Amino acid sequence: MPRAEKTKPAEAGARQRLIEATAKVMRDEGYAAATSRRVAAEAGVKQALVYYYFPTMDDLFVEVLRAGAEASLQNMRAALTDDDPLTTLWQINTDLRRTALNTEFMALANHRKAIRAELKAYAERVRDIETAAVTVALRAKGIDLEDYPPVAVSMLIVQIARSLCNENAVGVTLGHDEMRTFMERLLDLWGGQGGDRPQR
Amino acid sequence: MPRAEKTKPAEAGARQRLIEATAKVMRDEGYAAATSRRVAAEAGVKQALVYYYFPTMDDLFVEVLRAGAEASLQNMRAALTDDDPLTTLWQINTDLRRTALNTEFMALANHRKAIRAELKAYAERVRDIETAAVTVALRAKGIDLEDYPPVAVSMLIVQIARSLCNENAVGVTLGHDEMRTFMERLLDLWGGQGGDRPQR
DNA sequence: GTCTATAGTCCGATAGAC
DNA sequence: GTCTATCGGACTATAGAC
Repeated sequence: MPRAEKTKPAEAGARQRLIEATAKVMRDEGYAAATSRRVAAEAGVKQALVYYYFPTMDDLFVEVLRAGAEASLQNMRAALTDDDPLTTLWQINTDLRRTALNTEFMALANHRKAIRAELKAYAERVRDIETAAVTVALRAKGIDLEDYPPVAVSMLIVQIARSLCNENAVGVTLGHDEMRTFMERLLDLWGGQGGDRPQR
Repeated sequence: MPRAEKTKPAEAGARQRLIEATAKVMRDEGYAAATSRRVAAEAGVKQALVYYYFPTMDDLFVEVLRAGAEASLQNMRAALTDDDPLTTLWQINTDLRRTALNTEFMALANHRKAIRAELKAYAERVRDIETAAVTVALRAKGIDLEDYPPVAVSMLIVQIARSLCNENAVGVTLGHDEMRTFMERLLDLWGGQGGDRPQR
């Protein structure tokens, strides 16, 4: 088994480099551009080597998804113990690199069974962790969990953050300032450090 | 000029049939599947005819986007005069056919300049109309427009509705019931028929 | 306006040398 | 483990007959 798991992509194993190269191409040019030739060139290997490590291109895509999923889950678990999990949740989903890749996988999953199954499993695990973190935050703030179901609050935060990123990527920014300000107020109201004076 | 603008796709002109066929293929199989051969077959014509009507495939995509945009704008203008515009806004963006196509165009726009420009222009026109409708509704309800900027409220409604559809399409439904209930409450609070008792 | 035919490119995937 | 070489197919777009 090769040592040095934590090296830079340049000197990592070919398999790892292929996964990272595929993620990069998907982010920059869309999943349709992530062909075996294109990702091999990006990783500095020849096209046929892709099929030594991955039976089909879909298998490679699934591995890219898994790698990103594991990284995301690590981040989320850290957010759970944070002192302001709601803001952390917002910030994580404001990362363009992450959201761009997520969008590509949503599009891919719409039409590829194997990827759909993997994405579903991952999305639900992430949502469970997010919901747990939000539950703690709302409870600390004395907010009625019946009125504000943690799973709904966490979905709202995540999806609005992502949609701002997605729109930004295509140059749409109308209303974004107002939306960000509005969300900052909500994040503070629902999860700020203050005690239990939730509604004003 | 040919008569009978309002006929069914089957007997409409080839150009119109190609536009509708392309929309269908994009919805069902993703933009990557919308090749000249595929859409021509769907429209019942030969592949080369696509290039008689559209210089490139991107030009065809832009026409599909325009057609959908005009239809959407019509719907939105109707929502403006509705007695519950917020719920109407929610319902329009809960239509799977519309949101699926929208998602494909967002993905396309991420990597195709011509489509990005067209999508941006359309998205901002739609948002203006939505914001106008929401402004009227919030004002009628006596809600402070400083605390609840109409553009933010309309973005929130639209984006959450769409994200439920998008997740549904890939089989993710965890938390959806809670989210829908939560949004129903918000829609009623912000735009229900009741007078001006906004916060409880 | 619609067709056939084709040029030229790129694709996924496999066979087999080293 | 990485390579060269190649098959068969699909793609965009064009040329030109009818």
